[in-house]
Amino acid sequence: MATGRTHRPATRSRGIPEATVARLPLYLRALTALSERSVPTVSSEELAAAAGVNSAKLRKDFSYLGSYGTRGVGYDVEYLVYQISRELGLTQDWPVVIVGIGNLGAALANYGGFASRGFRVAALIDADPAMAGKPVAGIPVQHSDDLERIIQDNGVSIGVIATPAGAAQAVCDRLVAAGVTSILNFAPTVLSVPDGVDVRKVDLSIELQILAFHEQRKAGEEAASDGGVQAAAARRGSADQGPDGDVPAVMPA
Amino acid sequence: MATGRTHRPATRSRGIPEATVARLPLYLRALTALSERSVPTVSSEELAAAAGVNSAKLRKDFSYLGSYGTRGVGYDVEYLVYQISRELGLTQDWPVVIVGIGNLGAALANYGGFASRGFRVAALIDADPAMAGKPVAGIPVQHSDDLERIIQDNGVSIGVIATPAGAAQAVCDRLVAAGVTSILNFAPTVLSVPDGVDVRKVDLSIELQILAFHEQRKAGEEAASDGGVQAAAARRGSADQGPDGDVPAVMPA
DNA sequence: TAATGTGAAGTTTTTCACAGCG
DNA sequence: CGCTGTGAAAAACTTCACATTA
Repeated sequence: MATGRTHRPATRSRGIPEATVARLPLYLRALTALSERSVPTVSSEELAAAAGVNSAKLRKDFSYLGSYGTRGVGYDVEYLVYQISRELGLTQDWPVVIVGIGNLGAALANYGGFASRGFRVAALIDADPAMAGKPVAGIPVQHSDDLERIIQDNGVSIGVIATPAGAAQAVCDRLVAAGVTSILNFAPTVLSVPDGVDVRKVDLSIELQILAFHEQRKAGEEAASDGGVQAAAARRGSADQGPDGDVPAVMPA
Repeated sequence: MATGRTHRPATRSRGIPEATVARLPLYLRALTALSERSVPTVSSEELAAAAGVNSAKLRKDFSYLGSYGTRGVGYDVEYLVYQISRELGLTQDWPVVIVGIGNLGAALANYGGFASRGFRVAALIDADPAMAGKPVAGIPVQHSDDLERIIQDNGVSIGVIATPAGAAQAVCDRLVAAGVTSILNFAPTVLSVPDGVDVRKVDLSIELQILAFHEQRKAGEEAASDGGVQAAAARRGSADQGPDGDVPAVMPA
């Protein structure tokens, strides 16, 4: 499988860095919380703390969007909420379909944050005929035979795959063929898609494995000699809560 | 409640870059599939394709683990499965607790991939007394009053938070105080934890917003230069997961 | 010969530190 | 003065290209 990539060494000057895009939702959430508390302005320092990043990074991120702050004061919360929403494309409505209404699919359908900001669950789709018509989160499940029609009728461009791994690629192919160009994949599989289609994956198992790696490292540090791995878990009472500050603690080797 | 630091420890762990660690589970999954098909060896090119990355990156990643390949041949599948498993700390058993047994928590408890590799659901915990004793995925739910005891009795060091956002920080604090040092957070909140505690977050809403950003960009381009997306959707390409490639990006400023 | 392993080059992301503005 | 906005430096990550070796 030769991956015939056409990577142009693009010198993008007007594009927002991907790393920044990935943080905008974080800022937006923090800003929304401030907005709800009727906080009028916020400094980069405060907002950064609320979003869990450092302030230099936040300011740099915002600099890609434009100059929306006021020196000596900070950022206008409402204005920034609007600017980021617009940048993320959340000022419009995105109909979404969820395919695979098992435990996870149902959880996603019920997830409130879904609807809250620009996203609307347009349809729930499952391959099990027994599910058809059954309402989940107030939305009747439709059979996957009608997938293409559902996509087209609702003008869906974002699909969520919550099927078993074995079905994911086939579902993905049908979604893409029907016009979906962004996919959020919860199935533990690498999806193959044409250029121009975005795939993001959410994978519980991978996240746990990454945690396990770091966990193991901690254990190894604590019990340097013998193989008592569980000792680390049992030990460690209330963890060392260092004084605050944004200084990255560098562990000596 | 101002517990302490929140940032990811950029501390490189025993020389293996964080980005590499994040890909090891991907390789491991692809290798496991090969192993099940009794494939004895695999080249970096083949394995990279299966994992959805390019081969140079894969080889570089493996070079941090050691020299486990054979020039002119490739990698021994079984051996590599073992080495990566060991590196990730999956040769031992990790008891995990899930806190918050709503739709999502139940879905996680039922998730097969959980148990499959090193992770064992040691307990399910919920704040609702009505849930107590009720079995989910064959495991009786326990009340959160007993959280500390459960953590300690089971030597749990990894906790999964699937509670509503409002409860997440409090649950997190209790988990950490009880000895948990790694947290997988599904609640849409930034958790504050002491140094030495790892937090990874899985956030549906953020992923969707990132997709919306790219989707919006595609729409803008299509309008500017006719049906480019159609052509792209028609032909099958390679898996390009994560951030999208380079798009010319001509946004009216 | 075929494919690994890796210095070096290239790119992206983060951090620093301070000029400049309200 | 306080805080933003941003060049510049540093760090992290990716890709290239090829010497090396089974």
